Amino acid sequence: MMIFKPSNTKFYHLLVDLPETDFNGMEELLISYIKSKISITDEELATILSCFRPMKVKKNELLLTDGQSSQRTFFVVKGCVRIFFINDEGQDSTRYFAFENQFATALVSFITSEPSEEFIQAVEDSEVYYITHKNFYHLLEIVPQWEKFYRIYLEIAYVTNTKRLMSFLIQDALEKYRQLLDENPIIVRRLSNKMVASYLNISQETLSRLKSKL
Amino acid sequence: MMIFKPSNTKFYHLLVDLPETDFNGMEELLISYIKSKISITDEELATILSCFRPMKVKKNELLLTDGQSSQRTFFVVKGCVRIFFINDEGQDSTRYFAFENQFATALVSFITSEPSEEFIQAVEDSEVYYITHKNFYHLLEIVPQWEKFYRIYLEIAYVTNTKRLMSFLIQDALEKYRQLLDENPIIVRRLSNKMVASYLNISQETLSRLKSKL
DNA sequence: TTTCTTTTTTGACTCAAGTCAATGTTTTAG
DNA sequence: CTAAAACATTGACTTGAGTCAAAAAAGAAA
Repeated sequence: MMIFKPSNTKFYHLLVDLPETDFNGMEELLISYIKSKISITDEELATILSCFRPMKVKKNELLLTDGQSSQRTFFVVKGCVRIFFINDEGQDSTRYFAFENQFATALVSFITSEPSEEFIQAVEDSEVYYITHKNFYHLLEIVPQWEKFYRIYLEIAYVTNTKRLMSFLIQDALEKYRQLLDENPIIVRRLSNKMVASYLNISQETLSRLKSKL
Repeated sequence: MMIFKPSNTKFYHLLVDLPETDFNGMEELLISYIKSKISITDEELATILSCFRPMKVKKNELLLTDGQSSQRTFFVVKGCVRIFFINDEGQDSTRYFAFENQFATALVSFITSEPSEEFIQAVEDSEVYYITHKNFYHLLEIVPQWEKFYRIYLEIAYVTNTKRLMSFLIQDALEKYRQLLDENPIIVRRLSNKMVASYLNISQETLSRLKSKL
């Protein structure tokens, strides 16, 4: 078994060199997220953390544009990012919003290494951690529990997406909106109508009419 | 490396007791499928195979009905099974067809252990192998490579479903049909109009009209 | 504050695809 | 082989949600 003594240089470095960046507690959020999914030793945790880098993004900034292959997975510490794609007529559909304490990846491209049809964009000024595709897959090889972490991540992503698929197949606009209010009200409370419409895959006008009906 | 000679008793048993059941080559198909995804030792393979059981199903027979929790994963050796669900008006939407050499699972329920909203049904007289949920998760613990096998399975399932989700969001009926002809013509060639319509989530009448246009 | 931009709302009109219904056609079971 | 059931096609009509357009409201910038 490999012996790995983590140096915490990186984190102190951050605190010293980037004092204006309030990343205090950032690692803690990521650490507790990881620990909630798998049990790992301190050295494994250190190996994992050493692969993540902090990053700040302004509202509307793109973290991934289409055509690029998805090379990073993001963990949102503050703010919100969305994963979306654009159809032939130029309208966008949002597949997923990641708020604080959630991961966001253009998973299809991340998995297949093909150019992404999806974009990732900050919906608010945000603070995220990212890990590169290369490091992510490297971790799969050197940290056995990371395979399990990724498996659990995939399970959650699969369930989320499949439920979403089913919702689109059997619900009309009003039903989708009601379910969103019921299951994910933060999206309605915190984001613009435009974002909500994009998430429900209906026009803004239709959403506006739905709201006046309730 | 340990030498492990798996007993073929189970399989010979089948051949002797169920001579009318032509399961020849069944194991081979499953074995080569597994080997195409992961590299494993003979003893690990034997452990895995010992968890699978063969089974025959007649056309239209249900392998899983809704409300049950999904307790089995199926591997199709011959025939075809579909995974579908039913909306409030009683219409069904097919999420996936598994033909020969493919796995079929009501994955959401399999993952969450909640009652399934999905049904699994034989579309043709079929021969399948199945593994129970319990054995499947047991394998995750005792065969390290099985974790990888499952991860790869999840990756493929995720990509398939997400592409399908995107297709429903941006394509109209004609585009969906054309893409199906292009990417999955076996579904059109081999299955009834009704099944195809259910897969595209359009009415049979609409499908019929589309066909006369091409 | 005031201006400028972006978002939201509302109305009038359109259209893709659904429903209902009638008629053929194929499959299945006895 | 025949009857019954299931499936496929076609026509007439309906409808949920989109588009276009214009006005009102809300945010952002200066």
